[in-house]
Amino acid sequence: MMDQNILVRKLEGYAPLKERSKQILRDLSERQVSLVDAGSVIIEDGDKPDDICLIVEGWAARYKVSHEGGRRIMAFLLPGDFCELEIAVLEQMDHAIMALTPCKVARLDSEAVKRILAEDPALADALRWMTLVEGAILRQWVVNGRRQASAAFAHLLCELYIRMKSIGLLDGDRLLLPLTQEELTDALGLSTVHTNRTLQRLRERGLIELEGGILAIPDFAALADAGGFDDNYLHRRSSRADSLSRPRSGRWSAPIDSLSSA
Amino acid sequence: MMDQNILVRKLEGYAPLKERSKQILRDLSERQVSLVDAGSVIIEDGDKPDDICLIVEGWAARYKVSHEGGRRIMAFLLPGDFCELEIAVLEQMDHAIMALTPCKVARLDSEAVKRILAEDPALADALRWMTLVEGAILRQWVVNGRRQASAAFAHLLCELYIRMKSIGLLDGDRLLLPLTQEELTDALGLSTVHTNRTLQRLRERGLIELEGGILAIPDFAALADAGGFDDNYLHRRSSRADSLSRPRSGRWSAPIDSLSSA
DNA sequence: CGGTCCATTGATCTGCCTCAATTAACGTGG
DNA sequence: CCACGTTAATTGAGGCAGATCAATGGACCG
Repeated sequence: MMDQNILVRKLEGYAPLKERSKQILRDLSERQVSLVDAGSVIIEDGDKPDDICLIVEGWAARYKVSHEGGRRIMAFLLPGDFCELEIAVLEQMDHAIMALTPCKVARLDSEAVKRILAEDPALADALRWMTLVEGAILRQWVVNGRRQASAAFAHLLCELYIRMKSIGLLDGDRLLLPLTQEELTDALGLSTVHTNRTLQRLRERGLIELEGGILAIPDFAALADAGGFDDNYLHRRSSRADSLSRPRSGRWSAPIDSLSSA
Repeated sequence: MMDQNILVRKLEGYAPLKERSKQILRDLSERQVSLVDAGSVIIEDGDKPDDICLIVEGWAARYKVSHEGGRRIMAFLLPGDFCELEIAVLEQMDHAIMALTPCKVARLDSEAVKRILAEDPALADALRWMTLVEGAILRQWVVNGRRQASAAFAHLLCELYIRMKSIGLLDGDRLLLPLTQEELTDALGLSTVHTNRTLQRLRERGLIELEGGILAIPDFAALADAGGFDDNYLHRRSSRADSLSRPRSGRWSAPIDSLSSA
């Protein structure tokens, strides 16, 4: 059921695609793939990249170095996410993107993408959907910014769980969470100390298990409740069909070590 | 130099438009205009509006009612801003929009807009630019969320100042800021008490004057410095040309009471 | 004149930060 | 095989920014 190609998988979270559209996506995203080291900057702040970067494998983050000097993460990029789909319109990036793990990155020709958007309206809609969902996630982060640390943390984990789920990177109730507490700290806007303590409290409450980069969520409904999480803002096709309150167990396509090779 | 039509004015912040494009925008945005009371909800959370709302006059806000019950404002909409340009792609709104002042709202036919986007690439780019800038503002709000109250406050005022400036609604160093402290509170994620105290400190420091809904910024550079504000994320055409550190005095088209009739 | 909305102030409390160590895991070179 | 450096997680203690609770004052209005 799940396609091999990550971009196809991601976009089918919006609507089923015609075989022809899928083929276009495969052609587009499977050439020009490069490997990027963990910690290296994929796009610098102020740059104007020529082509469009797609994360094929691994985790990356949008961030800014704030006035006070700290790094502030504004978004996590998972496989299937674009770095800057529409950067062509702007003169320069207003933030940077860094690989948090080793990443496979595909560079798409921006002219080719433009052509496709004009020729395949269904695909154009699907890509627009991706952009809109990104905006929705951002709005949710704004809301999250001023919540209790534990709620914000729980919410973030719920978001990542659902996003990983919709690209088929869940293994039962577990997923690879290759983030250090410092990276979580920069995303949550806390101090490392408090991130650590909050994490421990979530653990003690039995809401999560996190060890060796593997996050398990034994009771998603409970975590969602703790984080005030409602997945409607992710605008998934299956939002209504799925009963989020009772996540099905069992394997979800890719096994947990699907990333470990990256 | 500044066009009468607010949408034209707004979009020319990206690039000059052909007369033909301007005419299209005028035709599109000057019919179907309605008046909305302050405090009334323009679009409900969960709705799927049929046509596209454009704020022609007045202030509005995107907000969510968070899990804890508080209203969280995620964006201020100024004249020339759309409520939901691309909502057609999604099934429903994931947040609501409320008029903060009496507003003039134009409803654009979404089919007509779609047609225009296909036919006038320059216009399509300009509209895409608007959407991208909105995303950039959102990212900046995420960054701002975890700053000292005074810095976040100063930054917000800088943002509003520049945005008002680029649609020609500045009067020298003054602008209409028709927000109650409670609304600022919901945008900054503080308590009303602390918003008030922070505001007072900004006043004492001589960074702003705010009275009767009129905000004056005697020394923009100083306020920008206090807020760690850099306008590059607003991606204005004139970003480089303007010397932000020394805002020119004198009238900027619309007089200060241009809104008072709304 | 009372009601409502908004700004303001005082006092107390707390979630989170900061500073400062300690421990564990891992790799690397001698 | 061990000493050492590095990076990440963890713990303790004290301090502060901002929350909360509770009033008060002013402006506007019917």
